[in-house]
Amino acid sequence: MPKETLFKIAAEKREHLLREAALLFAERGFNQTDVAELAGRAGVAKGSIYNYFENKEDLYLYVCRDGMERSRRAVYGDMDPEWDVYRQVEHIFRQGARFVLAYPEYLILYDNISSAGMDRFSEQMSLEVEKFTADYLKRLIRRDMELGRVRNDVDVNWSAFFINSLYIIFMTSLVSGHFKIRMREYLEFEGEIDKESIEKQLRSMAVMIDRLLRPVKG
Amino acid sequence: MPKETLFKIAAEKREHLLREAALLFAERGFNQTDVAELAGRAGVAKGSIYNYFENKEDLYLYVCRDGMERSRRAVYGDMDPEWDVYRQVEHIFRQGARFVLAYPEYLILYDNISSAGMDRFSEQMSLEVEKFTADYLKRLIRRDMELGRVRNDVDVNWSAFFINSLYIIFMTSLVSGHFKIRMREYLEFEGEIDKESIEKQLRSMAVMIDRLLRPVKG
Amino acid sequence: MPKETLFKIAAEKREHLLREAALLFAERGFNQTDVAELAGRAGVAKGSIYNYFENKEDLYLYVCRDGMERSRRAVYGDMDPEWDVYRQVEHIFRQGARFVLAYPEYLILYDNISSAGMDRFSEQMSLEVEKFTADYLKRLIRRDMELGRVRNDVDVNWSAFFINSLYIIFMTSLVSGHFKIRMREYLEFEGEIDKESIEKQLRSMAVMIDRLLRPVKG
Amino acid sequence: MPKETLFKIAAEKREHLLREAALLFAERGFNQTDVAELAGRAGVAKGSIYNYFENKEDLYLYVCRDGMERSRRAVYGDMDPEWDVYRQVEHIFRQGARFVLAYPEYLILYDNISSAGMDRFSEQMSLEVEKFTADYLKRLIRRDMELGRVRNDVDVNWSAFFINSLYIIFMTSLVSGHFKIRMREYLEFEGEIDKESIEKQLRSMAVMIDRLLRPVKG
DNA sequence: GATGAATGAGTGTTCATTCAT
DNA sequence: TATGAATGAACACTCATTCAT
Repeated sequence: MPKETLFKIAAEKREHLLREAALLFAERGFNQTDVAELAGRAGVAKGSIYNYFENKEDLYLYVCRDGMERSRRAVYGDMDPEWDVYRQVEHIFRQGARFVLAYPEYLILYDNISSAGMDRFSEQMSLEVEKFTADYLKRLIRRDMELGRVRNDVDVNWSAFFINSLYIIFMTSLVSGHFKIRMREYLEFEGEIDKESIEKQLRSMAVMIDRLLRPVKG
Repeated sequence: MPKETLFKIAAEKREHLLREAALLFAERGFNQTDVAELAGRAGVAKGSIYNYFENKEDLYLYVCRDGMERSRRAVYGDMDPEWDVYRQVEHIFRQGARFVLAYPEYLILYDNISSAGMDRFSEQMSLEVEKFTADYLKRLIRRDMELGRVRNDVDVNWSAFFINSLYIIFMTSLVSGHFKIRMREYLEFEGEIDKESIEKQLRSMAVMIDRLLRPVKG
Repeated sequence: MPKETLFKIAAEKREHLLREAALLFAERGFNQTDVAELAGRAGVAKGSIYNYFENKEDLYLYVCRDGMERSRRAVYGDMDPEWDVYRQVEHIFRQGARFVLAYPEYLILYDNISSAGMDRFSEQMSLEVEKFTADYLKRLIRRDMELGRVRNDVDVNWSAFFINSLYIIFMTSLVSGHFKIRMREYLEFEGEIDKESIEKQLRSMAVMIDRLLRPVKG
Repeated sequence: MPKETLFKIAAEKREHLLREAALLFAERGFNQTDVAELAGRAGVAKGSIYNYFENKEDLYLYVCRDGMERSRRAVYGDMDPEWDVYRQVEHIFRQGARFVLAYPEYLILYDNISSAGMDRFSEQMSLEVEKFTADYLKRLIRRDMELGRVRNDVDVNWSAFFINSLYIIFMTSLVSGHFKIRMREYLEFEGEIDKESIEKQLRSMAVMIDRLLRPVKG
């Protein structure tokens, strides 16, 4: 937990620190990030970091949580709760892609919670990070199932899990070095992925979700 | 590249070293693994590690590649190439799950190639790791498309990508601290996942793959 | 180049560090000097050394340059530029001997620039170290040649070279283990050289320089 | 002291080892020379080095002594003992320069006995290395003094010391990185020293020695 | 006698954290 | 509250020497 001091400093200073921390942690990983270098980039004294946070781990957790919060705002911020699950999920994917391309560091931080030797972070963050989306998707599917927009023989939990899995793999493929190479190898293109390909993928995933949930006509 | 010395020592000694290295790297991650501790666990002198490998990075790469090789043998080892894509993919998932539960360290090492600050490893390994599966799946789908077992309006590349994505997410959910918590949260169970749940998931995924590829009767 | 921090600490602390470094480097040589031991002797933490200098090499270079500076001040500090070349050179030798007996470590550091495997130091320091004396001696000889105090058929450059060579050999004979043994063997005395012998040698060298430069009467 | 084994191996093998050792020790210095690398260059197994010598230090001492022996043979080998001191000294300088340009490694090894941290070598070698030349020069000067070729008011010991000092400084200026830079700075030439400059220097030194020893006519 | 794998003490450098100013 | 000098544990890698084959 950050110290009170963090909230007594100028908002821009805090923002700058959190941004630089996110960028550096995402670039290097937790262990390879040097607090001194971070302080330098953020334009604060090394000692000040320890006035704001208990230690490096506390800072890391706060930066991650802050990032998850930013991501959630970007993805769910202007969502219309009236939309059906298909439209809402499409919105989630589209906004997610937009956010992830603008701020890849936050998805990298998310991915990193699951990397080797990060179990102590996972124990503190995983549940709180996943709960929101899990609950949201499940409630949405259940609501639309009652409204007849979703076939009533699907497993709500598994469907939510499946949708979120697609989300994670797709978004990660946009930011992680390894997963970019992997996607290029599977989809046989070169260089950075373009808007059009992203669009095509979004449609493919929408099709899969449709096949999973959409009641069969007739 | 390992030094020649590695291949001159007793096979059991080499095997023991590689196993301990895989376990420790998977537990701690590359950077947090102490070469001295690794040597201790493997029952060799620290200096001997440097008789076998150029440096820690060289060792890590070799352990990863060795792990990918083991994984491949376990998953594709007793595959019958005559089987149709559905049966082969089911075999892959089932053998994969079995391997991953027995030797979770190798999947953790795979996952780790994509974590923050591991770009230099990714550049060296990602392509060679992904190529085999990508080629295999694409060839399989294409063959069965020609045989009329797969609908001919699907995108072969994307389908392979989709199947492998399911594989990764599912396997990772069996081993990663974070993804285990996530899966529990979505699927609402507690403790370690049991055989039955795994079975259920395998079936759910088979259904998705069926919906993706199977020609519609009529 | 030392870091700024070096110049922010207490002057006595810096002086103590530089002195101990000079003593230890002179005792052991660059490669055999352990940074940890040096830090211990200087009464600072090992890590602090790296707050002051980029690395061990940076420290070594600074200590050497600092030593050359001290030597120069001791030798040329209270020189009267009006004196003729004979008196100035005598002054240089006499002050040099005094300095070298009080602070042998700096001459040892100078000698060490030319030892095996020190080429990278030599490339950085040799010219800057030699230039001052070379210029000084040449200017002095040339001036006195114009004043008729030096015969006008001598080679100015070679004379300066010769005088400095005598200086180096003589001073080194006062401090280096090998050259002390050598001098004892040639001059047939035992134990440490005494004031009187030094005096005698200074006179012998003055005679050689006289024979080299002094215009022949007639 | 080398082990007997050294003298049981083929002469060319021994010669090759000693040559490579001289080259490598001269290039790197004693401490920075890796026994494994040396063995590799010499084409023998690392363990064999320890069949020939007690340890690295024993090897070093032997290589140095061997080098001094080679140097002595080259310089004094075809000397005519009837020549007067002027001719013999000129021969020494000329042959020395020739040897030093062909095999700079041996002079570098000699110079290195006097570098920092080499005292334990100096204690073992300095006297035996210097004694020969010191005795030779003194005997020669004394003989010629009796023959009236050398003025009888000079100090024999100091004269020998002076002549050998010139020798050391001049030869070292031909091989040491630092002393080459120093000589270039004093004598104002660029690049490697040429035959003609060497010749000129030899003459200058001969002049100094003449002025020191030659009886004044009239 | 030749070999080279095994050993482990040693060393330069890093970096999270503390604390006096 | 801000600063940055001080600290020392940690860690990758080296290398002289030994010894079983």
